[in-house]
Amino acid sequence: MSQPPTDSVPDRRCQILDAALVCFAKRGFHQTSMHDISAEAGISVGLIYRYFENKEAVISAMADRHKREISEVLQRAKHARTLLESLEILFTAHCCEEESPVVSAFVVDLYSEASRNPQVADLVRDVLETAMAGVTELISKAPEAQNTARGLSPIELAELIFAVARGMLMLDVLRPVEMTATERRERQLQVARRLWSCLFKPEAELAYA
Amino acid sequence: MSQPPTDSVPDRRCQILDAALVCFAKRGFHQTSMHDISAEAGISVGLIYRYFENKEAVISAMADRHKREISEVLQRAKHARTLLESLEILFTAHCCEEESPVVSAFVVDLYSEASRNPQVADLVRDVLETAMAGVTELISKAPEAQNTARGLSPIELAELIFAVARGMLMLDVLRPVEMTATERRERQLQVARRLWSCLFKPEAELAYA
DNA sequence: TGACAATGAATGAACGTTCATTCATTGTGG
DNA sequence: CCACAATGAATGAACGTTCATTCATTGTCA
Repeated sequence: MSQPPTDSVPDRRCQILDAALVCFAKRGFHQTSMHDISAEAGISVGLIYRYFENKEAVISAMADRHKREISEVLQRAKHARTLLESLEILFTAHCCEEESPVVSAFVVDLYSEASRNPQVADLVRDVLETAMAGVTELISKAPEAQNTARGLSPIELAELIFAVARGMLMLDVLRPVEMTATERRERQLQVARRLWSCLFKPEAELAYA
Repeated sequence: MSQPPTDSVPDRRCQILDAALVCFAKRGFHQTSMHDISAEAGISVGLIYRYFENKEAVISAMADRHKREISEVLQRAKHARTLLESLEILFTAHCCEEESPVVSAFVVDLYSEASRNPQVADLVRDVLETAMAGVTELISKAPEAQNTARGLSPIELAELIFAVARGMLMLDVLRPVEMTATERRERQLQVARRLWSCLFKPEAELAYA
């Protein structure tokens, strides 16, 4: 091949996936037609089939991309200076980067798909286990968690944290459309902080909180 | 048909909704055809249209039914003798009554549908607000929560509890099929108890937990 | 350099299938 | 016999996928 070589093919794939994310979030996997995606991407239907075997493959690729994005979030959380800051990053990952309700709706759909597509389920499980392991380690090493963890082990704490994060993400899809990304972010932060204070705040401070 | 005749109309509706729940949980709203539902119910396609205007109406009726089921769960939770028991009821509602992963998958799908169908979103919001109000009141009146609430208000505690419950429900759809309803129930209970001990256990006991 | 051959990205009409919905027909209890 | 429950073949729209075709770009040889 003799194009501006290295990024032309990946660009097309990426362009298609970008369009697919918008469509999937707006209409869901199975209500999105290949025509919807091609229109959103500004290309023809046929071209999608040059880069993806079929619609399933587009969904799988989206799930893969989600995996990569989650591990980036995890990296950022690992490099935060405090445990609270890590939690804040984990809880707001989905309402700052892109336009607002897109990501949440996509992730809820992904779980919904996972419940009946074993391949997607494996992938989501894998993402979750990696992220859980990362956060468990984060907690093990955090000085804040040493003497204030309410008698729970790091892994138990991580499980609670992820449950709350998933639950808040689910709530996010119910938010009225008027709510801005910033307002949403603020709500997520509130809950993250409350959870932090429940799990990690020194007991001495609890009475005045 | 050979049933008691007087309630034949409600029976048919109910029969159709029962079948729809099974299909929706197995395949999702939009991958379930009207033929799937009619086959599961053991009736003809056309008959569904005698009792429901269209497929959307079936989905709406399912959401309505979900609303009623949630308020029953809430009633049971209200009549529990301890706050911990209430939490246990709220957390295991979906893995005891019917065969296991059916309800969880349906609820995740319901949220997914809510993200793009304002009518469903309103209904789910309404369910959630009612339930939140109920649990908030529950906490306000519970003696356990009087001096041990980690500085959080009843409504803030309720929000955390519901986030965890939703998050665990989401996790439930990832469980491998081999896992039995009892095992699932046990996992949910563990988390409910951990959350309870974080939020409500007297601080004096925390060190030894 | 210029003429021509080869490439393969891109198109979109067409195909076979599936689906929600309709309705003419049949069965049934009173 | 009538009113109504129930059927399922028929309909047409929408879908995922295919493929013959176009055409800008690149490679080649005189």
